[in-house]
Amino acid sequence: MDLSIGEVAQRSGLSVHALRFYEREGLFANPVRRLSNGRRIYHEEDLEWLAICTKLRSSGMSLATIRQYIDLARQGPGNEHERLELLRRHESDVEKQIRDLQETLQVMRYKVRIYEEHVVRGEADRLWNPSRPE
Amino acid sequence: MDLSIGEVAQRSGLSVHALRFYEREGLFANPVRRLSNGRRIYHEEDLEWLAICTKLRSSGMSLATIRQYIDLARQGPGNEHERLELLRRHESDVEKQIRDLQETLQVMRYKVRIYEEHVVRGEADRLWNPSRPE
DNA sequence: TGTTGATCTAGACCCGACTCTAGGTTCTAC
DNA sequence: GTAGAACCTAGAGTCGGGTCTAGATCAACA
Repeated sequence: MDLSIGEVAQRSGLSVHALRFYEREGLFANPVRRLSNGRRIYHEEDLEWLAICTKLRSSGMSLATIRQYIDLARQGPGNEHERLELLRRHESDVEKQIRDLQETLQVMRYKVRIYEEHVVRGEADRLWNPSRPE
Repeated sequence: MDLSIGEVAQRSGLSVHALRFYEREGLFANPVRRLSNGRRIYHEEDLEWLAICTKLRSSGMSLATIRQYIDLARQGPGNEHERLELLRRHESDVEKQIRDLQETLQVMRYKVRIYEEHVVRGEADRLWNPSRPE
């Protein structure tokens, strides 16, 4: 039932270094407990939380903001509004990222199409060269 | 017709520091020319390129990869395939980012909905608290 | 019993992408 | 002719997010 740091590293995809670092930074919901010999023990919930954490990180939430969230959750009931607000802010943040990426994608596809046409016509030199913009 | 570094900074949204840094890093398609007094002069094309550059950056392309692209373009005709490949790689990279973000969004919306239901029912303490996962 | 491997701590180091500083020159306006 | 803004170079500093090292302890197996 108990998991060692090595097992958690394997299953979460984070390095053992990163797990210790996250702990120092206060990113664990439950303070990580120790065996009598000083070794850390983790549980399934920690893995679940790390999975969410990783999603938040990879969607651009900073460790500082994750810590804010954790701090709110640790304080217990009474700040649900703040927690929701924080999540909603990130939600709209992610929506904006998606819109921006989609726009970039449009531009890139357009450029690539032009490139391809040039290549086909053997006008290779004029391929999207920043000094000779289309 | 000529633009000073300050004007380019204003219009590109990059700092003058960043512009000099980009130049050192070889990120300009055309080597930046100088006035006799040593001051840099830029042109509209540079702004166009910087706009694209900024899009590439903000969609996660590293400066190193942008430099690769520039290097290919500088070498002139003969490497169109490589240029296209580089662009296509980034294209699929961006597509993956979008998919990942969309997935994160799904998860977040689900969590937020659960939160909201709990708040409505006054069961505040159980709001997405990592130690009591839903 | 002794070596290998996992863990521990504290703290140094790294990387990308800037950002800023110091010290100097040049341009513009009054 | 002088103040102040804009520019120059070289190089140091910053920040986020880890990563790595040294030196010690501990566990497991042959």
